[in-house]
Amino acid sequence: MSQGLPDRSNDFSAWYTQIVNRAGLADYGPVKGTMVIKPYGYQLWENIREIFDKMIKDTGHVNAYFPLFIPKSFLAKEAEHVEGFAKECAVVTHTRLKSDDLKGVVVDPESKLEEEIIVRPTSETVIWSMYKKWIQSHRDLPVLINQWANVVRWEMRTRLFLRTSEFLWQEGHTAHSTPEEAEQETLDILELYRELAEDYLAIPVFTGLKTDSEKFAGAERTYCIEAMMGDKRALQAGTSHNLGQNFAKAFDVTFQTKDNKEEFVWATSWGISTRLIGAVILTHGDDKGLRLPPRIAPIQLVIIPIAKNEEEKDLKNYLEPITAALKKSKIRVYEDWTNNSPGFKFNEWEMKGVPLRMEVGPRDIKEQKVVLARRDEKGKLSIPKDDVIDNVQRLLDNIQLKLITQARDFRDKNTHIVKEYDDFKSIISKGGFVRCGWDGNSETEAKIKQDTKATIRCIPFDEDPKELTCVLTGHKAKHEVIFARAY
RNA sequence: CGGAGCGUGGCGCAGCCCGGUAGCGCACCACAAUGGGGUUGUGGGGGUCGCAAGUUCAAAUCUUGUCGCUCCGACCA
Repeated sequence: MSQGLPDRSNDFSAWYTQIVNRAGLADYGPVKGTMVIKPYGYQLWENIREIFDKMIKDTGHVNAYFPLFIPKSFLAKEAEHVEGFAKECAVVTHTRLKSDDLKGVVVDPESKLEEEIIVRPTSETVIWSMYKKWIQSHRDLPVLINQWANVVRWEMRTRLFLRTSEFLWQEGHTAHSTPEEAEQETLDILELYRELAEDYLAIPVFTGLKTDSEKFAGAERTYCIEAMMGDKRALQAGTSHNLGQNFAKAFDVTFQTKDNKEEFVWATSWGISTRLIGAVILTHGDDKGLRLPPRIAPIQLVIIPIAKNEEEKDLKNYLEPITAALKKSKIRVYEDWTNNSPGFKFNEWEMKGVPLRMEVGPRDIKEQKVVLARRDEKGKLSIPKDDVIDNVQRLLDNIQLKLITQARDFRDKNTHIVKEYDDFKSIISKGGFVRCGWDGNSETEAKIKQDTKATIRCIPFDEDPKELTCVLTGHKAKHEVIFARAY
């Protein structure tokens, strides 16, 4: 399409790769599958992080940091947990190199470790080894800790933001004295995730429970938020796990109750990652590039000055109070004085997804006006310069609202209620979500996955399976579920 | 690890079949003009054609080997 971007409706994945690159978000690092997050992409992450960090602090959580390295033996303590992560761990076996005449540098065999070290794929095990020391009494509970960190999962096939060997995330790890409290925590966090996705990222999500085959390795129950991307595939955007007493038992973490009994503590863990940035791109992007929701956009308003060399000084004077006022109103604003043509800049900033653009040139100075253009709509608006702040604020709010509305309409239009397996197959092959009955049998689930590549994204909270039959077997449905092909 | 394809300035590619001076677009540097939807002009820098061996007067091009990458399957926030 324009700017030589690949046609989005034809080759969604080529389009995605180009956008990530050309909008200046990220690139692959030298080690295969690793990601470099460039400044513009990182600012996006910082904005998301700041919003969620405030949410969890407001709900009584605190931040801490645990080590990157985990003794290999820790991973084996929880049976399902090893099972889930063993195949994708980076392992440290030696502690130094030495120079070699032929090969330059080699691993020094003398430095081999007694016990190998795992680079964390997730931190449950280190954290619970510490909780054992910290928790003795019900008075020590709950423990509500979050950490912002990187984790490593040695993925075979990677894609920027969606799946890389190393990624940034937050992981919360809480300990409670009752199962009810742990369950409540799990659900409360899921609600924060929903709020983050919908109210800030403008991504509508389904909330619900994962099936046993899709749940986190070591969890009793996994809840998730699931979103539909622009190509109608599903993306898991966040998960919240009720770990029951699994990790407490594995790491022998007990506490004394009020009536002096000893009990294992109840645990949760939950996480969202830089994958959310991928979700934003895949949800809101269009033929011209990225579209960023104003509430997380690193730049909310870009100003394009239009002036000949000799007019530059006048223009700077004209703009100075306007920009100052915008900054004072906490609007993230940037003046682009680079030496490109205006048309080039328009396209450039549209690609980068900036929600609002202001054009200012000699014409506007004469009329004491500015021109505003929305990223999500055609047309331009000429307004008096004294009305800039009001208009900018109003338009940003409006764009935020429009993005979520558009995304929700798209998702709803492509979510189908289905009874027959033939309909199921035809919809899945064209792309989209299917709501249908499921007999609760994991073999049924596996069969459908094999047939169609679709998986159960979640058992939605608002399910109503009473009248339903299983889409594959025709047996009485145990649950109403949402099926889709996923990233 | 199975199936397909690709390695030529920073990026994207042509040249290879039929051996003979390494080319194009973009990007980059300099100067000038231009500036309200990817703006021109002029000049300039940068590549032992993935690597190795072979055939030949001569190899980006032919032969053999080797290494690397991408895409599709099994794994996955």
